Amino acid sequence: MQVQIALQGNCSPLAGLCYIYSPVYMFAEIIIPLALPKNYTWEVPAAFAEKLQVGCRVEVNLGKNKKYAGVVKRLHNEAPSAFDPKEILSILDEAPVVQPWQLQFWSWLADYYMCSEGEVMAAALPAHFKLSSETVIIFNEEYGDDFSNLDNEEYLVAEALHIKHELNITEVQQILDASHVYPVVNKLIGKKVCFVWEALKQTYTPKKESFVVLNPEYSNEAKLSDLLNNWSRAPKQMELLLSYLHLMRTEGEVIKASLLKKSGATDVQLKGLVEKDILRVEKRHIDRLHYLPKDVTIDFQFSAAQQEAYEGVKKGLEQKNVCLLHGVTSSGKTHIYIKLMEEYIRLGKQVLYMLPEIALTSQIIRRLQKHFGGYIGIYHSKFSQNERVEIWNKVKSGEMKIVLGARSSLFLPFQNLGFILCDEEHDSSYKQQDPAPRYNGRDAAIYMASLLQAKVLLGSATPSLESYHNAKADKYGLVELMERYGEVHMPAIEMVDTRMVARQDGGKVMISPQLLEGIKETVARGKQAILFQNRRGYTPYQVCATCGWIAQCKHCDVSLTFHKYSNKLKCHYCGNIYPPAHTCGACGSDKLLQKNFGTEKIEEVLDKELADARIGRMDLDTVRNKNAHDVLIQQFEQKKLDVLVGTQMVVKGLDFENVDLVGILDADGLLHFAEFRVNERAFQLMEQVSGRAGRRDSNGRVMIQTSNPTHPVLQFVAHHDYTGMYAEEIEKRRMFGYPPYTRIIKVTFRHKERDVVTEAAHRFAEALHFSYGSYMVGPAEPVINRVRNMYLMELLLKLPRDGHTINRCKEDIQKHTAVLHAEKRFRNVLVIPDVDAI
DNA sequence: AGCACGCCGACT
DNA sequence: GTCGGCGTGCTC
Repeated sequence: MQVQIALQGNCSPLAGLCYIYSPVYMFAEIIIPLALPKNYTWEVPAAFAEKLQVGCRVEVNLGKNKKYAGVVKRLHNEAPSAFDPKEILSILDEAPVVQPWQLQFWSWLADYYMCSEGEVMAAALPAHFKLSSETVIIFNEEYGDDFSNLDNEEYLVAEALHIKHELNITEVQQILDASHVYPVVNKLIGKKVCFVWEALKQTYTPKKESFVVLNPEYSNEAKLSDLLNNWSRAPKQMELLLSYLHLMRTEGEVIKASLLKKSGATDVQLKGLVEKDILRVEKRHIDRLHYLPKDVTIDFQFSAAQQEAYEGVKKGLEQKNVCLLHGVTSSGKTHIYIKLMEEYIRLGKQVLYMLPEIALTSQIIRRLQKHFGGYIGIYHSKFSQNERVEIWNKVKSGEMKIVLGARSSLFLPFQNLGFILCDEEHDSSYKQQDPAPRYNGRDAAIYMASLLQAKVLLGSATPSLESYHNAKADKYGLVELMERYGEVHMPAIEMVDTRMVARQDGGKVMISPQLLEGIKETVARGKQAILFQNRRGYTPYQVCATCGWIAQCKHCDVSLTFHKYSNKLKCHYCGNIYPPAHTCGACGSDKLLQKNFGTEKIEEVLDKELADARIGRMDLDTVRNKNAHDVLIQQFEQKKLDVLVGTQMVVKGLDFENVDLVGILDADGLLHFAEFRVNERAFQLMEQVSGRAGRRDSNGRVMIQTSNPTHPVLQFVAHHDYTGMYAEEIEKRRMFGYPPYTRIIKVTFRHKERDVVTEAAHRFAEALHFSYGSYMVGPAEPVINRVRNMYLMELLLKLPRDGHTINRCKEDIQKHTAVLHAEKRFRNVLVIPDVDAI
C-alpha cells in the first residue's frame, strides 16, 4: 500500500513540477534511544518528504501509544516486507542536530563495543534532546459536572480534572495512593469522564531574564533633562530612575533584579515608572553560560626542555595522527598543551581537551580560562541539561572553539575539529563501566579523530602500557619530558617496613611511628602532607573474634564497611545501608574485631595524634555533593588544611604548591589484586601520588608503608623508573597473552540463581570452545559473585589482534547469546559483553 | 525502556 | 469467584 502511494508520488504529473531534483525518500531508518536489537523503519509522509534530512529528530510512535524522539539515520526507498511501518508523526528539527560524521561515529561505537546504536544515542545526546512521551489525562468537557455515579477515588480525580482540565500521571499520583493510578484512570476513561493523550514534553527551556529599558523617547538628552528638571512628587521613583541611568551608562544594559538590588528600590516604585511609560520591562532570552572576553593570552615562557618537547610533539603530529607525551609530574605539560591548543584555534579549528571526570576541577578550568577566556566551554556530568543543550548548540555553530570535558564530550557536534588532547591518558576511568556503550574515551577519541582528520595528543606521567607500546612500535609519535619544571627534583622515596613496626593490637599497621614523625615535622615547618589510602569508610570489615563471622551485605557477596561518622554499615557495591552490628550474627558473641582501616579511621587517629593540625578528608563520602570536591581542594590550596587524607581521588589532576610529604599507607593493598593490570595500576597510582610531593624550594618526601619493600613494583616506584616497569610488565603481557598483545572481551553472565548462571556460562563457553578455546579463560565466578541479588559468572576472551578474528568472535558472541536465550531455562540470563574490559 | 498480555495466590 | 501480583515478549 505504501509502495503504491510512493510510486504515485514519483510518476504523477505533479512530480514534474518539482524543479529541485532532490530524490524523495519514503522510508527512514530511525535510531531510538533504547537497547533495541536493531534500528526500526518508519514511513515518511509525503508532506515531510522534502523537508526531512538525515540527522534530524522526528517524533514517532513505538508500541501502542508511546512516543519517542528518534534520530533519522538513513533515508531510503526499500519497502519493508515483514511489517507495515508506521508514519513519522512530526519533524522536530528544522536542521539536523546530529552531523553525518557523528552517525558514523555512533555506528562504529555500537559495532566495536557491541551495543545498539540506540544505547549510543542515549549516551550521546543531552537528555533534553531525548524526549519521550508523557501521558496526559484530559477532561472530557462534554461530561459535565455530574459526578454522582463515581466512587470516592474516581470522584477525587474527576474533580481535579474539572478544575484543571488536564493532569499528568504524577499529579494523579499525588491525588491518589500510588498503586491505584492506572485502574482509576481506566475506569474514568470507561465512564467517558476523560481521555488520555501522549504528549512529547519539550524539556529544554531557554533562560529568560527581565531587562529594564528606557522609553526611547528619552534617549534624547534634552527630553530627558526636561523630565528630570520638572519632576514633581515620587522622589523614590526619581532616585530609582537615576540609579537606572547610572547603571545603564556603566554596564550597557540593566537587569531588573540587579537594578532593584543596587538601588534598594521596590517593585512598586519600578511599576510606577513603568506606568508613566518612562521605563519599560522586557523579557529576553539569555545565555546560561556567561562568557568571558574572547581572547587568547599566552604569557609564559617555555623552559629549554619544554621547548624541545613542544617541537617534538609538533613533529610527531606531522608524521603520525597520534602522539604520546610522556612527561613526569610537574614537568609543565599543561604549558605545552596550551601552546598547541592556541595554534589550532588560530587555524580556525576546534579543540577538545579531555580529562577523566574527577580531574575536571576548578583548578584546571581557571587555568585554561585565564588563557582562552570565552573561547572555552566546559562539558561534564555536573552541568545541567539546559546548559548542555546550550553548549551543544554553540559547538555546532562553531562559536565555541575549545571544549574541556570528560569522555562524553566526544559526542558534541564539532564542526571543524582539529585537535583532541587526551590528558591522563592512562586513567582507567576513561572506560565507561556500566550502562552500555562501554567505551573507552581515549580509544574512541583516536577513532573519531581519524574520521575528522584531526590529530590526537595523549598525555601522561605514567602512560598505559598499551599507549607506550604503540609509541614504541612507531604507531604513535613519542615525546618524553623527564625533567621537572623550574628545578624541582623528584621526591625521595622511603620504604617503611611494616614488619619491623611493633603492633599494639595484632592488627595491621596504620600509621607507623616514622610516618607520624614525618607528618608532625612537616606540619611543624608549615608544610602540607597528603596521606593516601585506597579504602573509604572506617573499617572495611568486622570479624567476630569467637567464630570468625564477618558482617556481609544481604544482596551482594561482600563484607560491609563500617562508617563511624554515620554510624552505619555500608555495602560499597549496592549502596545498601545497615545498622551497625554490636554482636556477632552467627554466635551472638559481642567481641567484634575491627579489621583493616579506611580513610575515616585515619582521619580520626590523626585528629587525636596531631591535636592542632587541621585535617581534611577527601573520598566519595565527603565529596558527594556538587562542589564539595572543589571546596576541599581550595581549602587545601589556600593552606587552610595541613593534612589531606584521601582515596585515589587525591591523585588526579591536582597541583599543590606546598606539599612536602606524601604517605602511602597500605602499598600491599594495592598489589594484592588477582588481575593482570595490578602492577601497572599500582605503579601508576603510587607514582602519581608521589608526584604531588616536592616543590620549588624544597625536596619532597614520599613514605611508602609495606610489608614487602623489595617488591619489584615498589622498587620501580622508588627509582621513578617507568621504563623499567614497562619492560618487565610488557614481557609478562607477551608471555601470557594479555593486552597490548591481545584484545580482551569479557563476557559477564547475570542471573538471580547461582546454578542457572553457572550452567549458562558453561554452555556458552562450550559453544565458543571449538573456535576460540585457546583464547578462553574461564568461565569462572568473579571474586565478588553476587551483586544486588544477582549471581555473576565471567568468561574472558584474549583474542589475537587481527580484525578478522575479532569481528568473527563478536558475531559468534551475539549468535550464541541468541542460542542461549532460545532455551527457556536461560532466557533470563543477562549476557553482557565488554570489549577492552578493564 | 515501557507496557500489555498472561498465568497463579489472598481477598470480597 | 475476582483482583492484582509480577514474569515475559514485543515494539517498525
